[in-house]
Amino acid sequence: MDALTIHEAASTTGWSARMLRYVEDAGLIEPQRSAAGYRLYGPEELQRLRTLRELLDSNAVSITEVGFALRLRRDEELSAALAGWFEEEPARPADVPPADWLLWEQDKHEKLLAAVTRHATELMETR
Amino acid sequence: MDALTIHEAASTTGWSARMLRYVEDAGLIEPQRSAAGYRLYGPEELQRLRTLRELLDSNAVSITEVGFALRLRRDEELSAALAGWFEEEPARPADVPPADWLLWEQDKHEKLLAAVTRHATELMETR
DNA sequence: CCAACCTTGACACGACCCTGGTAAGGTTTG
DNA sequence: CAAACCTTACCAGGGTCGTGTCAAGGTTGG
Repeated sequence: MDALTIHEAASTTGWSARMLRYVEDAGLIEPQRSAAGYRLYGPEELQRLRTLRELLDSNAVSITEVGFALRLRRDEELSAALAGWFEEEPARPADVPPADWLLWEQDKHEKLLAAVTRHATELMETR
Repeated sequence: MDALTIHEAASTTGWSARMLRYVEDAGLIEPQRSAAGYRLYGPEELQRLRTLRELLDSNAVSITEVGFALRLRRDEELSAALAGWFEEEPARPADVPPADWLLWEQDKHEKLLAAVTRHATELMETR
């Protein structure tokens, strides 16, 4: 048997058993289970636990934040919605008079749409 | 003066003045300031406040999480570290393979394109 | 000049996050 | 079978989030 139980995995990686369960709850590292339901950490998981610790420490990021990043990778709709919102940042030129703001907005959206269409077409053609 | 002060902006967007300051603290919407330091919300910021509310409501995401997503977009190093960890690379601190970086960039750009496309489509549909 | 704004800073408070601990019960192994 | 594990489920206590409110002071417009 080359897989460790939770306390063994904890002591060789510097985590606590409690935190290993927490990390699993966050969806970050989900070890195999034995027939009786015991968590079994293989070399792969141990390595991942160590690199996770390194990731957290050296990037000032939390377990929940890594969990959110994971959600972002899996939920394409969510990341698209976020990217869309961020891209809305218009950087409107200062010389557009207030009366024309709405007009300018519409123009911007039409240009964006045209650009996207063109870009998407190019992307399809290159495949 | 064609820009609204914080309470005016709050009442026309449904936020509270307190939350407008909170949103600003999160780095999400930073209005211009008058000479005396008063926040000035133009039509652009008002629109962004409305779409932010929509984003939060329809995607079950929090202000802090949007703030983290913003950090992700601005801190390429952090995004790369996270992507590397998710892809189960060795992710040695000194060892950042250029090939994978490129792959990650490509993936990012495709996601961005998809996001913008979706956003533009929504804009068309709401007219 | 005064009322009605605005600013930052702080306290409050319920809800949730992070982490440790404990209890009740199943599993493994000497 | 008994010691030493494991499981889930819960409580606890300090920290952060989201939000309101208040205080002390600057700005603005009639």
